[in-house]
Amino acid sequence: MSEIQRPGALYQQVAAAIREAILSGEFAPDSLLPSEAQLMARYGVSRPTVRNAISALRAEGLIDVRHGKGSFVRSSGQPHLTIERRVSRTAEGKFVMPNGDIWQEAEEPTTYRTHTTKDTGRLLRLDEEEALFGCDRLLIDPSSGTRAMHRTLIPFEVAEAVPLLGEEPCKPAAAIYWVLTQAGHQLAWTETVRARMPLPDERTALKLPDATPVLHVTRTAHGTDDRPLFLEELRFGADRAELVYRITADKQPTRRTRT
Amino acid sequence: MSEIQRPGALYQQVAAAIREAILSGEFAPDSLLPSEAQLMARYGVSRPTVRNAISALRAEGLIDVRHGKGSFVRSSGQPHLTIERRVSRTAEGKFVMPNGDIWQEAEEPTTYRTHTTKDTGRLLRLDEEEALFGCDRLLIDPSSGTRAMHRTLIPFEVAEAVPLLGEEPCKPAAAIYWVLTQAGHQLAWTETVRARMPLPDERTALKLPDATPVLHVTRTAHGTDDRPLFLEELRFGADRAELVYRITADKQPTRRTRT
DNA sequence: TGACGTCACTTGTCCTTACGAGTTACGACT
DNA sequence: AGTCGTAACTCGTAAGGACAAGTGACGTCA
Repeated sequence: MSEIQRPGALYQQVAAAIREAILSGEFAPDSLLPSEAQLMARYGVSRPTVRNAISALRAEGLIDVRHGKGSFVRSSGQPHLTIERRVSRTAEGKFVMPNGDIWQEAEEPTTYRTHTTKDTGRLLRLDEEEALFGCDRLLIDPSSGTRAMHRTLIPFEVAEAVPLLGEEPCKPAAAIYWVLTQAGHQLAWTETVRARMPLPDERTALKLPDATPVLHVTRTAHGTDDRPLFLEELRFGADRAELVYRITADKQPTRRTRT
Repeated sequence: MSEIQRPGALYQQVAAAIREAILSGEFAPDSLLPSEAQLMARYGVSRPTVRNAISALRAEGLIDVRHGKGSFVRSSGQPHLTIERRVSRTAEGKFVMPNGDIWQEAEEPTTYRTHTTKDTGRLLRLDEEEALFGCDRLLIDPSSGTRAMHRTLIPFEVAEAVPLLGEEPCKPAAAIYWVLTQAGHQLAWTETVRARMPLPDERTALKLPDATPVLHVTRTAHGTDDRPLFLEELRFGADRAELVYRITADKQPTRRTRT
């Protein structure tokens, strides 16, 4: 029966009241919220209004609703999995990835041929409609249950110029780095990080809950002449994992070419 | 009048039909979608059903709805602003940030004192409830209109141990790096990247559209003994900006302490 | 005891109706 | 010609009703 009439629309007042109750600790994380019927009585509003308020809190990622059970306060736990983006080399010069061993393949990799899009073309510094080898993987970290979509793209011209690369875009990235090094390239990498809401296929493939963005990391490997040779993409739900980078200071403030 | 009856709920079928029409190009980016009344007629459903479908597409970030005007296909343009996360030093050893000059302060910085939370405590490797100096800024990049929330946190014990640091958490990060270097520290940085849906205050402060996640970057500066000295946070809408990192290979695969 | 059906609870879907509020264009009045 | 009001469109909010579907507990029956 707590009366409400502060700002804006009714359902926003209800949403604000519930939000405060959650943040103030009246409703603990993982606990069950009052049912829609109870909220109707508590705030003296109709069911559509209550559902509208709940839907707003859902979009904020504050609560999870389960059909037949009720609404639960989402436990705002930090991501469990830490993905370190680093490239290391052993004494023999082989490449080692910090997270190379945690992932398992959930299904068979898919290889295919495509063309550069506006997006990948920009990052590879190629025109549109350039031919590419591609390989898609669906990865799982069994210990945390985190799922991720992985993709590698190799331009035709690079694959042709580098002997061992062949038509095998599904090799692990470390192996591809090695082959490129053997071909005389000294590698450096550029990584671009973006976040957005998942597309429907990503929502299902990654088993994402409501209001969960995807982190989209794109790494390009540059060769000796600073030209991009190879593109690697990783997409995963931002609720499960976070990215970590180690940075050291550049000696001189180099100016890179503008993208 | 296009009949629909494939999968699941009616409103999902309607949403899927509109989604396809958008992705197939029938509705171009920035163009006006049919009004709710027209969609009701087109699919033979009631207004709540149409609105439910539209609300789903809105949550996916596919469309923008403007009161009194209609629904518009969101132009899926890539982020305009590229934020390079790098630390460079001039010949004299001063620190230079790649994006140090693009930001302007939208309002007066706020200084305050707080304590470590579970989150910042973990990153600074301090217990909870340790005292901190803090400074919050609201930044704007005038050329792109991008807004960002910036925060610096300095533990009391660090501020006391380093003479010039004083109670001035609002100095630019580069200046703080410099003071720490003068105090004998050799700095390295760790950056953590996360994404999540904005809180209500972030939505308004950053002027975020619907279904726009925030990218949340946290940088800690480590001193000579590898202990975190200083924390810097940047939050911004993922629709406007992207992060870029430059990576070079480590010589030996160093094992860092676990967080 | 075990299996299963029922019931009472939950949220999900869908409809109808009504009015409020922002936007735009047109036309009448000054 | 310029101003302003109104009308007709848009989406936003709120209420009511009805039934479907998932969940869990309880009780009955074999």
